[in-house]
Amino acid sequence: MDIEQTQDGKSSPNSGSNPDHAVVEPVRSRWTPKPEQVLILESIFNSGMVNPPKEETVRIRKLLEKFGAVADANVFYWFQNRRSRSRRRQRQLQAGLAADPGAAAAASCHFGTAVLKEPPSSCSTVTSPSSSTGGFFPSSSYASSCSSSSNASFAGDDSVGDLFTISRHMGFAKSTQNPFECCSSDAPQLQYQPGDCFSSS
Amino acid sequence: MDIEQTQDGKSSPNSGSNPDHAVVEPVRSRWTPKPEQVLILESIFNSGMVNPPKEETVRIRKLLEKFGAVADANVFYWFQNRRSRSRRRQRQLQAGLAADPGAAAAASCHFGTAVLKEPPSSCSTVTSPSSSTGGFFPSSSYASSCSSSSNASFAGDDSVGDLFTISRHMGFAKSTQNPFECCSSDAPQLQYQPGDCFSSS
DNA sequence: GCAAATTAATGATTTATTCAAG
DNA sequence: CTTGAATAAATCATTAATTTGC
Repeated sequence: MDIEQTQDGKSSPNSGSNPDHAVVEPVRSRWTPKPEQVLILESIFNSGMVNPPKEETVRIRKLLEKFGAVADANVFYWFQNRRSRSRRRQRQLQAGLAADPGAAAAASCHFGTAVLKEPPSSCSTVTSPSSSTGGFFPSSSYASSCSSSSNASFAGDDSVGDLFTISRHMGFAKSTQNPFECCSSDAPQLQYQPGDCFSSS
Repeated sequence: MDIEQTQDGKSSPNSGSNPDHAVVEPVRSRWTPKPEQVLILESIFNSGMVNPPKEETVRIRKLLEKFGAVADANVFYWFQNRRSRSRRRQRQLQAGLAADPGAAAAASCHFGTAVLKEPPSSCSTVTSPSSSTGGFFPSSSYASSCSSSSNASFAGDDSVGDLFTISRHMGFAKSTQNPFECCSSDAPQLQYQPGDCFSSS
C-alpha cells in the first residue's frame, strides 16, 4: 500500500516550522474523524462497500473533506480497521457462542460510549468464502497513468452529488451482502449508492 | 491500493514472431525491475535499511528511475516483500535446522518434513536472543548485470551520488545489524550510505 | 529452434496483529 | 478502552524460467 500521508489539516494545526518533510516530525498526531465523517463512512460501509478500491477511496475522501481535513490514507485505514474489527468481533462472538452457549448473551453490549455499536449478531456464520477476497478486481485497477511525473490535473469537481458514483468492481462483498454487519440496524443509513452498476436509481 | 504504475514498456516485449510494427502498449501489469534496479535495492537492503521511511523511499525511487520507470509504491512493495520473504526463509531454515540435525534422538515431532529448497546456508546457527539468525538470499537470477546487456554504466555517478544520502530515523534494524541476511556474501555491495548520521567516514 | 505447457519468482492485495494517541 | 496508524503474514496473480513435444 502506498499510504500517502497527506494528513496535516487535523485539529492541532500548524506547528509552525515544518514545511513538508516529516523527517523530524515531532508530533505524530492522528486523524480524528468528525461525527459527520464517521456517519458517512459507516453508511458506506454498511451499504455493503466494505473495501472500496482506490478510485472510490479518493471520491470518499473528497466527500469527507467537506467536513474536515482528511487524507486518502485515512479513509483507507478506516475501512481496513473497520473490516478487521468487525470480523474480529464477529469471530469472538461466535467463539463465545460455540464455547459457552450459556454466557453468550451476556457479553454483548456494554460499550461505554454509545457511539459505536456492533449490531446484534444474527448473521449466519458466513464462513468466509474460500476465494478470500478475490472477487473484485477483474483486471488491473490502474486506469490510466501516463507518466510518473506528477501533474495529473483532476477535474476539480466540487459537487458532492456526483461523487457518489462508483465504477464497477467495487469492494462489495462478493455475495449478496457484506458479511460484516449484515444486520446493522441502528446505523443511520445514508444510502451511498454505488452508481451505474447495480441499483441504477 | 493506490500504486500508480509508471511502468513503461518493458525491455523485451516482442520477439521474432511479431511482425507487428506498432507497439500496442499492452496492459501495464506489474513492474518488472531492471537488473540494475534490483542491484540497488538489494544493496540498500543489505546495507541495513530494511524499511525505509517514506522520504527515503522517494529518494530511492528517484535513483531507480535512472534505470527505468518505477513508482514509489513499487519501492515500498519491494521492501515489504523483501522483508517478509527474508524472514520467512529464515524461519524455515531455522525450523529445518532444529528438526534435522538429529540432535535429540527423540524425534516424534516431525515438523515440516518437506524441506524446501533453501540455498546452502553458511551462517552460524546463532541462537541469539533477538537478532537471531542470518539468512542468505536466493541466488537470484539477477546479479548478472554489469557484463553485457545493459549499457547503463552504473559507476558513472554524476548526479546519482547525492541521492545516496539518508536522513536519520531510518528503517534500520534496531539492533546492530539487520537481522535479515546477516551473511549475504556474494551480493555486490554498493554501499548505500545512510548519510550524515552515523558512520561518517 | 520454437512455442505451448509447467514451474518458480516475485510484484501487488488483503488480512491479522501490534502499537500508541486520545 | 477505543481506534487511527503501521507493519508483518498470508494470499493472490502475473511475469520469467524451465521443460517438453514437435
